Parts: sequence; C-alpha cells; structure tokens
Amino acid sequence: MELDKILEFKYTPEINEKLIDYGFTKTFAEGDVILNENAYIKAIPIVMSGSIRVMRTDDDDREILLYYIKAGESCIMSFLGGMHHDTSKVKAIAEEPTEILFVPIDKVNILIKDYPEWLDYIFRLYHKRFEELLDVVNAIAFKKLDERLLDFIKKKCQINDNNTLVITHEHIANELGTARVVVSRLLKQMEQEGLVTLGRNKIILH
Amino acid sequence: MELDKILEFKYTPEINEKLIDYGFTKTFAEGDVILNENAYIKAIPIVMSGSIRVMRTDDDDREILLYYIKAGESCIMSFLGGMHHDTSKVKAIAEEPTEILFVPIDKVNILIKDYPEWLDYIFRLYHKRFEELLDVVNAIAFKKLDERLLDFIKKKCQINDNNTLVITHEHIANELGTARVVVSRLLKQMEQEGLVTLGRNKIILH
DNA sequence: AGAAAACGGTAACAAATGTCACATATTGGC
DNA sequence: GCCAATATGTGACATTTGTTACCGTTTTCT
Repeated sequence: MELDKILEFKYTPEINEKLIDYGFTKTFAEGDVILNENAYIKAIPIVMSGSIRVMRTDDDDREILLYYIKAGESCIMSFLGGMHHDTSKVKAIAEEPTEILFVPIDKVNILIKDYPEWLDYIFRLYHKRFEELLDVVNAIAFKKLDERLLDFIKKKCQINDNNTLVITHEHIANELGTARVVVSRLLKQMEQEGLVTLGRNKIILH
Repeated sequence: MELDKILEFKYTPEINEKLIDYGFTKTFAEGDVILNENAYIKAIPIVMSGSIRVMRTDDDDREILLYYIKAGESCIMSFLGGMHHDTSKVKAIAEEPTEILFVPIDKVNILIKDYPEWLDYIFRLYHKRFEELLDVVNAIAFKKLDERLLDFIKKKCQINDNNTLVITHEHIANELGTARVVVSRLLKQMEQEGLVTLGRNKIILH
C-alpha cells in the first residue's frame, strides 16, 4: 500500500508506518453506507482509494449533499466527533468502490502529539471542509435551483474529467434536496436552451 | 483582565499570561464590523466580553446568519484562514459592546506547540462551529420560513433569558436572508395564532 | 411643533418550487 | 418477445417566498 502517494501532505515514512500499523482497512462497494447519522465514532477514516460523498439528512427522508471526500483525505467530522466521543451528524456513502483505512481515536491523539505535520494536515482538511460547507450554505440560501443544478453537473463532469454524466434524475434530486420532477423539468429546460443533451441515465454537458 | 474566568477551557496561568502578552485588545461598539469578507487575517480574535455574530454574504447585499461567538470563544474561521494565509469568507459584526483580544498567528503556532490544552480548546470550538453550520444547512434546506423565524425568536429570547425581544423586522429579515415584508407577514400570522405579541421594535414570545 | 426618518401593515401580483397524477420510453430478466 | 422494473416527460395545480407599491404610525431631530 503506497500511502506516500495517496496522502497529500508531506510526512515522514514513520507516520506512514504508524498509520498502517495502528489502523485496519475495509473495502466498500458503490452505494455502501460507511457511516450513518447518529452512529458512534471510534475510529477516523482515511480514504485510500475511491471516494465518499457526505450527506446531511432530515428527520424525513430528504437529504442534501455536503461534500466529497477523495483519496488521501479524511472525514473531519468523524475526527472531531471521535475526539469528543460524539455521534455522527452526517451520513457517508461510497461513491465508487472505496478502500478505507480506519485509525482508532486514541492512536490519532498519539500521532498528533508526536508529529506536527500530521496536525497541519488535519487543520488543512478542516479548513477545506469548512469552506465547502459555506459554499453549500451560499448555494441553498441565495441561488436558484437551475443554477445549483448546472453547478452540480459541471462539478461532476470535472471530477470524471468527462462531459458525459451517468446518473438518474432521481439521484440528482436527492443530492440537491429536492424532488425528481423538479430536476426533470429544469433539465428539459436546459436541454431546450442547448446547455445539455439528455438520455436515459445520461446527461451530456456542452 | 480576568482571562481565567472568561475562557472556558482549563489552562495554566502561563497560557493566560502569554495570550495577554502576545496579543492586543480592541473594543467595538454595537454594530461595528470587526471583520469583512475577503479581508486578510493576521491575528485570531478571542472575545473577552460581549458577543459577535458571524454572517455569510452574497455577491448582492443579501446575507445570512451563521452563528454567534460568545465571550471566551474565538473565531475559528479566522484561525484556519490565518494559519494558511487565506482571506476571510465571512463577515463579523459586534452584537453589543465587545472587547476582543487579538493574538498574532505566528504566536498562536507557538502556543499550540507548547500547550496541548490550547489545541484541545481549538478543536472543541471547531467541532461546535461545524455542528452549528450543519444546523444552518438543515434549516435553510428543509425548513420553511415560519419555522425558522420562530426558532430565531426562541433562540434570541433564550440568550437574553427574557421573553421580550427588542428588534426590527428589517433586522430579522437580514439575519434570515429574506425580505422585510415577508417577516412582517409571517409575524402577523404568528400573532393571530397567539404565538407572539407584536409592538414597535418589540416581539413578546408566549 | 413640524419635518424627516424609521418602522410596520397590507394588498396585489410574480416567480420559484413542490406535489400529484398519469403517460410514455427504455432496459434487463426470463 | 414479453413482462416487470426503472426512468423520464408533462400538465395542472398548490404552496411558499419574493417583489413592488403605498399607506399610516411612531420616533427622532431640530
């Protein structure tokens, strides 16, 4: 396992070894729920390969996308929750086949004490997530659905490095926290404006 | 200055001394803007007395309340922003006469290295803010305005330990990210339902 | 007291989004 | 090929929120 190439921060081979030594890996298939709302957190996850999407869910069954966790990153909510023996406030789902290294909380504390670089890595991630959350607040507070939808499509395409998206309207609606018909309606409108081309399970961005 | 009684975490008198030694204090009047969006951050603020409200603003002039910073707490966004030489993504305004201790970023790094308790304090605050932000996401994504409005009033009353709120509809509208007429309309409705009693600059919660 | 500013009430309307009902199209399993 | 499941299209309508306009009341300033 080449953690060196996966983790994005600069660290010594020692941290590498310790992480693998202290932790254990698990693999998840696309769609697997990695962490459920209100679950207790005993270990912090580091994504080795694949990616995770983190959602906030309502008391009903509506949910909304917060951000993605990519290879080399960790779930910062888990980290803080774990540090303070709290439960998770979010739900994490594998976007694709994903391999995760779980490092027990108590070991994490040791690492922080011994390796300042590791702490810096944590801070950096925190900062990133915080800003992403602010973007979400911005979007749902001030932007209209059509703009959010287009942003969503562009972002997904960018990740795939591809202008064709394989996804259902239903799925999009869930991530944006709205209903399927609304997404279908807006997509049709966008198609008529020449922004996209639609197909079954498929959206082509122009 | 009795920092001991103000800061909520347990720390040694040494940290107390260092904070005051390294930092400088400034006082702000109600309504003063402490930090503007896109301003550079060179020092992290610790609220000694009073309180601050933190808002996210749109490109237009619409804005929305994120959370409050009370005495003994710090602005975590400033902290991370400062650590990575970033600009602020939020706007901070004094809610009342407020005294703030500014500690330069480079000194903060020294404190973290030397005093693990201080680090724990930072993490705790981060966690708190993150959850508050999640609550905001929840509210604007899933709740209707009337519910958000009632929550807002209840929260304010709780802070004041009082069931009478001195505030204008305009002000409420700004914090909720909507228009004055909308707030007036909903408040009137709530009054008819017997939830509140209205007066000029005044809302009494039942 | 008189003028100006701030605050709130209300109506009428527009726009955005949500909801329901049902039709049609596509796919995969058998 | 046929059926069932899944995905999408679309109309009609309800609800929520935003917008504009205007008025009366209360406060503040001078």
